[in-house]
Amino acid sequence: MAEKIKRVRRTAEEARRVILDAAERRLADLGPEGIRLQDIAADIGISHPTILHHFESREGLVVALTQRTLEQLRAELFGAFTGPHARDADMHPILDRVFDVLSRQGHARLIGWMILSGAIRQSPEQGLLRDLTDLIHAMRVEESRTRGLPAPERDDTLFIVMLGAVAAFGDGLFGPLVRRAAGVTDETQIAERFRAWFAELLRSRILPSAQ
Amino acid sequence: MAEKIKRVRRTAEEARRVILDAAERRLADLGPEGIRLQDIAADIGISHPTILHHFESREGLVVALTQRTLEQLRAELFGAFTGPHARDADMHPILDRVFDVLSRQGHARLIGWMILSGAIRQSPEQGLLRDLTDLIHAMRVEESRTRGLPAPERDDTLFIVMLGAVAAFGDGLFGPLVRRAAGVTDETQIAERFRAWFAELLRSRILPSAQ
DNA sequence: TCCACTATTTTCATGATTGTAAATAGTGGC
DNA sequence: GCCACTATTTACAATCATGAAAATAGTGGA
Repeated sequence: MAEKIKRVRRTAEEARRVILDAAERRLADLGPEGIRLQDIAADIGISHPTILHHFESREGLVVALTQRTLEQLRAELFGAFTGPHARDADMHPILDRVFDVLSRQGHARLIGWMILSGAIRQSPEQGLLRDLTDLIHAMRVEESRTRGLPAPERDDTLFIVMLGAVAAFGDGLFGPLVRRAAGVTDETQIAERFRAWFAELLRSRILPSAQ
Repeated sequence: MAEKIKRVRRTAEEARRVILDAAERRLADLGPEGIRLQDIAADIGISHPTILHHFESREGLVVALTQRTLEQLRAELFGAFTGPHARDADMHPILDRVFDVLSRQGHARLIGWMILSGAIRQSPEQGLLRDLTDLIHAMRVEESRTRGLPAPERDDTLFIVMLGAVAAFGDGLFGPLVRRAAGVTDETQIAERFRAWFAELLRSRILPSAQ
């Protein structure tokens, strides 16, 4: 009667990956209360002490998940800004990719949860936006020089980057609510057109002259 | 030895208010895990069954808190957009008030938590941003007519409002993280200057002509 | 093939949290 | 001043999540 239970044995690394994937999925789908050891374990067909074995404690799991998420986000953003369209004046492809990571892939929700629950304490990705600001600012300075215009202030570039960041994160988490409050019926279409509009806005701020 | 414990008796309404205040404070400060009946009760010096008496269940408390928060936010925003500066071309005072409500008063964090935990399901404040969009769009149409320019598209106005909303919410929740990632040292000063810069950006989009 | 290692499971302990029931004590109306 | 009402408390039940301990079973190397 009692079935012979075949246990799946993974490498420690693989097991950690599978567990983190499940935790991430639950967190993105169910929200803050979604991370329960037993539920996560059930999702992937293991017993919950296995999770404790790999992460010491629930807290350890959360820390690991936070670190991995931030690292992935960093890599994604870095990829977006150093990819084939990196130096295009047209920012649509880049911004589309950023928005995609943050909203469709749910990273904005994950980071939001981490901020709210205090999982993010010290500045983890210090420098990413700083480097991006420097990159864009260099483009602007060069542009203004070739056109004989006064150079833009660095803070102006900084603000553009900050706006892009808070708007992208904000859209990922609050976007659906905002669009409902605005009485938008065709959610996805408006969301897409908003991205394009916003990309054009940023472009016009960064390089007013370029077409 | 045993002190005579004097129990404070409030009206039901007052008790609900005090409890919701405490819950709100804990949620804003401690994040998702901050809402525990015993802790909330301890904060205001009552026993936790009193909370259950007034809200039926923990779930009921969360629902009540969600509704009250949304209502407050609606009132605040409505006040900001119908106050003394309502029809100024300069949006600094209005936007300052909006940002203040969302970040300093922690409403962005509250709403963020409610979105993540699924407490917000159906569109609660349907119409607020819709009305705001109509209001601003009317201004723009009038403006363009007096100057003999082509009328702006409504979607353009909608996007401006959406940008203001996601950026304001995003700043309230993700702002500190973004500024750290951008290597900003003087956090509060940059945050304030960003607001002013953003207000000016919105203004120039809404009424390009006005000084 | 045997063995050491460790990923995994089963079983159990503990503590925390929500919720219930009954007793108690302010308060307002008569 | 008495009484009904209900806000509040005390004591307790039930559930549930984290975590510990020990047993079990793959796996890779000698």
